[in-house]
Amino acid sequence: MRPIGQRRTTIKDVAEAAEVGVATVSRVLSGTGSASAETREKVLAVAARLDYRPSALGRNLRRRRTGGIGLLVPDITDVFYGRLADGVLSCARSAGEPVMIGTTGDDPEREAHLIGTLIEEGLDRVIAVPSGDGEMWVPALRSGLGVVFAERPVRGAEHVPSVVTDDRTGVRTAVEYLAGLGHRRIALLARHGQAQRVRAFREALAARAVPVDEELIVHAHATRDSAYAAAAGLLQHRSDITALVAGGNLLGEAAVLAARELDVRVPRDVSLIMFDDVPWAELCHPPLTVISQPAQDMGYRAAELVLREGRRARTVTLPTELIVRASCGPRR
Amino acid sequence: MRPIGQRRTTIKDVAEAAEVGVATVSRVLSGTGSASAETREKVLAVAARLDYRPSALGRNLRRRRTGGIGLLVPDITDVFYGRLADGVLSCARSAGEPVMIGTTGDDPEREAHLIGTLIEEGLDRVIAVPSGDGEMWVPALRSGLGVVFAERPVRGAEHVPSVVTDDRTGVRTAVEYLAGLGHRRIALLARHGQAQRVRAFREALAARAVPVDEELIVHAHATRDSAYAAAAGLLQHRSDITALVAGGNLLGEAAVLAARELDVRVPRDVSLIMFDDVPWAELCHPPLTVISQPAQDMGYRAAELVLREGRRARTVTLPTELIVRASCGPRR
DNA sequence: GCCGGATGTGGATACGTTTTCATGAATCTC
DNA sequence: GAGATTCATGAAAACGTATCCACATCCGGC
Repeated sequence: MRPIGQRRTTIKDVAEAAEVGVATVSRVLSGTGSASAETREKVLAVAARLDYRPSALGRNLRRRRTGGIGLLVPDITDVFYGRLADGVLSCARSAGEPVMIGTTGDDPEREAHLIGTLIEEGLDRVIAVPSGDGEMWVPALRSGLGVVFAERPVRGAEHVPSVVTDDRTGVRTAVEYLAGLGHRRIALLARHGQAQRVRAFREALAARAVPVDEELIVHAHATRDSAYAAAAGLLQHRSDITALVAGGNLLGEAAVLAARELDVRVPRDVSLIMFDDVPWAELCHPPLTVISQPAQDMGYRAAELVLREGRRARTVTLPTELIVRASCGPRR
Repeated sequence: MRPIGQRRTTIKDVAEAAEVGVATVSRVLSGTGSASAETREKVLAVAARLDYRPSALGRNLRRRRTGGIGLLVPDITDVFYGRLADGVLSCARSAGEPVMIGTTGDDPEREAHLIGTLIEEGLDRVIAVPSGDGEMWVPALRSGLGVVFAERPVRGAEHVPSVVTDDRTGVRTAVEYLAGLGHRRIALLARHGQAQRVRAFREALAARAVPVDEELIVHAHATRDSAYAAAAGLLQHRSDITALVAGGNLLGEAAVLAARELDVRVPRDVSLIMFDDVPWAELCHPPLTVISQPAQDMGYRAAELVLREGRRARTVTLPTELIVRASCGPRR
């Protein structure tokens, strides 16, 4: 496809033009090893004149690894993961590393397939939001792949560095806030895999001496349809609830939609708190009270972690923040 | 980092174990060339037994190109580009191609830098939402890079395949709809670079014999701050407008926010139409009437185009759709 | 029975880089 | 001043694959 004779200029061309060996050119350009000032200058001048750019292909093969980092998220359409990806890209850019991205759709099988592709490509550093129980990571981890988990911890992989939000505190803050307003029948809308938040939810209720009604803990898959079905089912079937915690912006969206559809008024009939401070939370009617999660930071920190490959495994827990708007009121 | 002795199994290992030459293994596995049924079977069996995965590194170097496609978008945080990326990823996945992503921040310089990185990595197929006037693409195009532009056409690069929305019709539909409601002082909030939409806006007004007030065409950069400043300035300074078209979801968000801040009621005081049918448009108060753009399709089609490298350059124009909700009313 | 073509096969080469190693020169040490 | 140490340098060897080419074999046709 490339015009004939338009061959890329290689290190060999530079070496010949500068009348030195290829090894010298490589050393000068990569900054490793020693070279006399005179030689260095000559090589740099020639390289600039020929507009030489070292080919990552050759380098990668030689080093037996591709530079750059792999990024696996469930759904790039979800603003939360969009921000997370943005954080990763931001850090990767300042480190000069390219990023290869893939979406898992929260499907462990698809995720396993993507891991295979990444390994095939020679990627050896990956940031992933693991789906399922994360068991498909075991062989990859054993083979020496540098992995950092984001958003969700993986049980039994505590030796793998992770960046997560402080779910426990976040959920407790939400529950305490609602309980403080007098609510006792509080429901939780959770995504499959948010076991941590469910556990924290139970604990927070128990701490307030509110009996846990298991029927008020509803699970959904990470799709709009599933989320809507769960929210609608809950609001329809249990009209006695007075408050609702949505474990993510997709679930919150579904809750708002379902409430509107069923003519359940927020916050008069039911108070609503959502995880994720997405832009539309403020535009919504009423503006949504949220538990904000630092998605972008999460991505940035994960990228930092995966790039410092020498360090010890460390789990970073980022704080959440309650942002009060207008979707919660006193118990009716 | 990889455990010692844990060397990857290479094509050579397979060849030895199957008692054939490496060339034969390569032929069998890549499906090219001829091989006897017996040999083929043996090779496949051995490859499976050894869990052999061909290294993309070696292949890429040999082929002098990296498989996979590069994707350059202004801001992955913007739902529109999130969807576009999702479309690209979807098509790329079914073609088995990895995707390397980068965000330009709408900065031509940053974009040029990213192009350089992509070329260095050996990528030879790129989908890009070009920023600025797209002049930094000239050398890349000349060097034989397979480029497809998405969302925005580049003037003077009509020979480059592109996938865009039918801006002209979209804008006209919006203006006609508003004019039909009796509005004559219609403002346009546009991002820098949306010259096409601005032109279409002027034409649509002219077609309705509405004089064009240049002051009602306001430009903003692709950031929340800039969008808000533009929207607030417009609403504050020109309280005589009765309708507003926002050229993107960021601008629409800013318009809603600014209107709320300035106590301008929608649609009573001013009618609002936004480009992009994002999920929150329905959750907003009032629900926003929008010109929907098929962002995901756009990404998918762009990926298709960039993968069929034999074809002629072709510009695909995708239709828009007016979705009427509740943010427009008759002229007050 | 000989020849032309098709078919299967493996050795060898090239892709562009980094890194090791040997060599020679220069500088230092006592 | 001789030996030891540092330094600059380039030739050569990988890295793992795809492909060119030569060779051998087989087959059908005359």
